[in-house]
Order: sequence, then structure tokens, then C-alpha cells
Amino acid sequence: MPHKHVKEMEALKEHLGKHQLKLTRQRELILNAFLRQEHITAEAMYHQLAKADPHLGLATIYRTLNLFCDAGLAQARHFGSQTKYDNVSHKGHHDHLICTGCEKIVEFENEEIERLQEEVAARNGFTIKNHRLELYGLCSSCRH
Amino acid sequence: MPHKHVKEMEALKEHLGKHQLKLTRQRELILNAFLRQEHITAEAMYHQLAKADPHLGLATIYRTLNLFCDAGLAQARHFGSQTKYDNVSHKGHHDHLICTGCEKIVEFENEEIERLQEEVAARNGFTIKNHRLELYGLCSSCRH
DNA sequence: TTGAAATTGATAAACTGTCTCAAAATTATA
DNA sequence: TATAATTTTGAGACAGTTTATCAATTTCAA
Ligand SMILES: [Mn+2]
Ligand SMILES: [Mn+2]
Ligand SMILES: [Zn+2]
Ligand SMILES: [Zn+2]
Repeated sequence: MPHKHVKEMEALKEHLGKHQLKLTRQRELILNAFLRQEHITAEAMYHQLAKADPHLGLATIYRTLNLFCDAGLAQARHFGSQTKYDNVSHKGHHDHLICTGCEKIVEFENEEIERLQEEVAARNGFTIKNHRLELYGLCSSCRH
Repeated sequence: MPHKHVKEMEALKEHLGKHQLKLTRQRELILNAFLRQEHITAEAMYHQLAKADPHLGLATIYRTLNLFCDAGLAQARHFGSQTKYDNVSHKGHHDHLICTGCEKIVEFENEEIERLQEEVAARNGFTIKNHRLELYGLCSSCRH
């Protein structure tokens, strides 16, 4: 039977090949777990994987998630006080709506906002390399 | 001679009064130092004030800056990896352009973006309480 | 002026993330 | 497949930042 996440696995292998890095059991394990979620903290993944491999070290989780960032599969995002790794392997740039009641995260894209950002930057002589837009509030469930 | 920052001092006193908090020498000292800058880290303020009062503790700086946040005079912002306290006493909400070359920070407001944010939130059933928009890039000086 | 309540300073502790290094795993080569 | 060079791992030490603790001090209402 075919494994899931074949495309992402290929992308990782390509990155590894280009940088003299090796494909390890841990990297495969963490990749598969990572691709199963949208946003996750290193700590949460650590606990999640403790069942599958109780000896997997937290440092390895951090190292591997950072590797995924380098490979373009993940992106570290600082939501409030915690750092979550965003699964960006199968989607482009996007921003976030975050419910402060239930922690739900909704992703969105808005070209008009992006365009206005460029406009603001240009007006101030800046060239934008990247940006962060987070909207914090209550989702419809939590408002009641 | 009249002291500076009278209005902000009044605002602080009002907050203190409402919460059974006391006005101390340290709080006055830190308020005046804080209002002299736009964005500053707790650590930077600690070193800055070491000259005026070598015994002022770092914990007091943190406590007091957080108090200013509660009082609506300051706002903690996480720029890149450091936390800076933003002086919002004499201006309303605003967002930031941050130069990754020289650390320069430019403030801006854009009603159109704010409006579009509300639109995005409404479309997803959210009510926004606050938001964060940061544009990272290079200023005109650093681009050369 | 007094005394209850809040604040302070010093430092311990918590927290998050990175570094170190010997042991283990991977991969190229023979 | 065996060998050996190189990379990776896991455990815990370590570092940076912020909060908690607590006895001593200060504030302020009565
Ligand atoms: Mn996302
Ligand atoms: Mn600002
Ligand atoms: Zn919610
Ligand atoms: Zn610059």
C-alpha cells in the first residue's frame, strides 16, 4: 500500500540531498506526524510522539521542525506567546484569525490587504520581505 | 516649573486609584523614562535607569511596564525575537514597518486595511478584539 | 502619626529553545 | 555485504527572558 505524504517526502528528500543531510527514522516519523496537523507546537508534537517513540528527544523535534522550515515545508509562527509550526507544504502564503476563547485558528488570504501593505511600504521607502497579520478575537461559538 | 507628561501621569493615577494600587517613586521614574521613547525593551530600560537609580530591580521594570499595559499607556509587542513596550499613550492604534537591516521601526495607520480586516473576520464569524500587523523588510538606506 | 496593605529588590524558579558530546545510525564505497 | 567517514540522535547542560517568592520598606487613608 502506498504511503501518504509522498510529495512532501520527495520535497524533503530533495532538500536533504542538496545539503548532505541524511534521511532518518526520526525525520520520517516527525514528517508524517507534522503533516497530519495544520499548526502545532514543538512541545505538543513531543508529547504526541512519545507514544510512538518514548525515546524521541525534544531537541530532535525542534531540530527537525526547523529543518522542515529550511526545506520550505513548515513555517514557524509566533501566535500570542507560543510558537507554532505551520504546515505550508500544500498551500501558499496566508494569514490567521485566532479565537482567544477556544484557540481555533482560521486561515485566510486577502489580496486587497496584501496590495495595500505594499502600498504602505512603498510610501515609506520600504521593500517588504515578509509580513505577519494576525486577527485575535472570538469565533461565533465562543461569543455566546 | 511644570513637569512633563502630565496627562499620562493623570491617566496612571486614575488606573492606580481604581485598583487600590499606590504611586511610588519607582513608578514615576519609570513612567517618565518610558514616555521619552517610542519602543523599548525592559532590559534596555533597566540599563538606562541604572544611572538614575542603581538599585532599581529588573523585576520592578517588568512589573511596572506590565502595569502601564493594564493602564492603557503601553502595549507589549513581539518584534522578531524581542519584546518591546510600545508607547501608545499619545496615539491610537497603529501597526509597524520594521527594517531587518537597521532595526528601524516606522509606525503607520491604514483605515482601508483595518476595514478589510473586519470584513475578513465577519465573513468567518469572528469578532476582532485586537490584531497585529507587522511588515518586515528593508528601509531605503539599508537597501543599498 | 499609625498601621494595614501594597511595593520593592534580590534572587530563585519557570519556560522556551539551543548547544554539547559520546553513542548510534546512515550512506558511500569497496 | 563489510567498512569507514559523516551525520544524527538523545540526554541533559546551558542561555535568554520573564515571572514568582518573600522579607524589608514604602505608601496612604484614617
Ligand atoms: Mn496557517
Ligand atoms: Mn509603535
Ligand atoms: Zn472560539
Ligand atoms: Zn534599515
